[in-house]
Amino acid sequence: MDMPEALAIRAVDRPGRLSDQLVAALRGRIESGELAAGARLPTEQALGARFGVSRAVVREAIARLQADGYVETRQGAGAFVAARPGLASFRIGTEGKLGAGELAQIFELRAAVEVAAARLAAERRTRGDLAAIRAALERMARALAEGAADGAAADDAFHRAIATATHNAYMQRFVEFLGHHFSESRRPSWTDAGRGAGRPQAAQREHERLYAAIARGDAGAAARAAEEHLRSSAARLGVGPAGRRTSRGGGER
Amino acid sequence: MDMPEALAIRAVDRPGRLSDQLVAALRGRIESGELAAGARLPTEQALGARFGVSRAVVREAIARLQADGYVETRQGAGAFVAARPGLASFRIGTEGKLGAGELAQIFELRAAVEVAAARLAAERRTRGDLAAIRAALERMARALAEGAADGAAADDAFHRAIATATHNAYMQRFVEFLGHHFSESRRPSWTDAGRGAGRPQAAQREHERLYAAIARGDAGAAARAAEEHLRSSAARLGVGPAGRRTSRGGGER
DNA sequence: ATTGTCTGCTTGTCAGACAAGCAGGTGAGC
DNA sequence: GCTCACCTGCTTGTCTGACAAGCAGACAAT
Repeated sequence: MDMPEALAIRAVDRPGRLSDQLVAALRGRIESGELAAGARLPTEQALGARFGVSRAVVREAIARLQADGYVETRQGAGAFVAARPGLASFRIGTEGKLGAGELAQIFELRAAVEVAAARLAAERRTRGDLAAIRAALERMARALAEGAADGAAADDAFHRAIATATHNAYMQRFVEFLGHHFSESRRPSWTDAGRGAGRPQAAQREHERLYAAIARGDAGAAARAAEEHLRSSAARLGVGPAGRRTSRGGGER
Repeated sequence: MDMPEALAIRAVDRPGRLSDQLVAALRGRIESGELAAGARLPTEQALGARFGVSRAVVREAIARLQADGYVETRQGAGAFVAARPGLASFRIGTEGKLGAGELAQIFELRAAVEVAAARLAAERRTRGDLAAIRAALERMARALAEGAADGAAADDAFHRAIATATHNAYMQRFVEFLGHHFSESRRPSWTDAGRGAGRPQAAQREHERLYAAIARGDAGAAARAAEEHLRSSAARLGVGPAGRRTSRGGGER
């Protein structure tokens, strides 16, 4: 493994939980290939000595790496790097804030899922689903009119309601997951400056088109409306034209 | 919190790591709403006493829940249920094997992302990307001809190569993530029975159509080919038609 | 009423110990 | 010489006790 003493993490170097730093250090060594797949990690005692922490801290760090599928432990044998490290969970933004480039890529992923969700919602929505979507839409309109500050939350709720209407629990959870990591980025649209520029109003018009398509069960139109909304949102947030999606609206299917 | 002594987990009840069971128990109480968002968890000592385990086990469990965004801890104050529990990471199949219904839902999500990936790959692929995709395609053809057993791996590699060609790291990682959790489910196609039925051969033809569309930069055709391939794959695996899993086949669609 | 201090409690970390289980070596038996 | 059961050392899993760091409410002084 070869970890110089100089790289030892110490509480004085960076404030924060020691196990967090150890997790980052070990994950970095795995992702960089320094610790190859299948390789055996040093013993907990050795790791503790190497990084200057107690075995309890090492165990906590290894437990988290295990939960994310980076390592597998076998009692009596040791801890080993997984065959395909890190594929047990999907995360974004493990290291602090997201850069503009990363945001654009994540937005692209989000667009792919939400366009599909809009299509499925149009095909499967029940009356109850429609009512929930409509409620979120009206809540956002109210926030827009009254200048309430929870516009971002209402926006989130609208997208979540559509995801719920797909009746696909995993798609719903993934939309929530991505939306959660976007909530900070979407906040600027709801500042006074953003409202003055008419950003939320434009988003609201797009939301209404999307709702109408879902309400009348027009899957193609829903997909096109969702794609248009997400492209416009990306532009408003300045995360770039997420790829040259020349998107002739609704070519597929 | 109210946890009856009868629900205490004990090593004799279920083999396996104690912290795993405690994680499952606490996550269940959070997802069921028994532990509401913002609520404070019992102290580590209290949890240890309640479940009959030591504080070290409790700490390991809480550390993992914290990593997944279910709880947040503040030194000196306590551990609290997060405002939006579980949104720090996206996982599938936390509890043992996946049922057919779950598989169908995941396949739907996978289709949404891979269709978008095919479109982006057609627009952005470099010569190197194309060569990698072609190599995976030929490797799978070889596995098909020679009856090699690693057909599933070659299949995976093909889809991964397309994801790489999107030049979107998150989309690539998500495709890998979903593919990983599907690798067991895809294995049946490569049994002798599956091969006799011509399943991999059909998949290979669809792969070649998809490759051709990406090679000539036809985004629309690539999307259509990917969608067709995924729909056929779902049918071959018996997880589709992904949608309307409600027993009685409603008329719509 | 406000402010500063204090005290108890909780999490974070450390240290030592034992149980459970694995892996390679050892030696008996053939 | 080969096989196989056993044994010994090592590693992870768990327990116990202790102290440091930090929070929150109580309390006292102004």
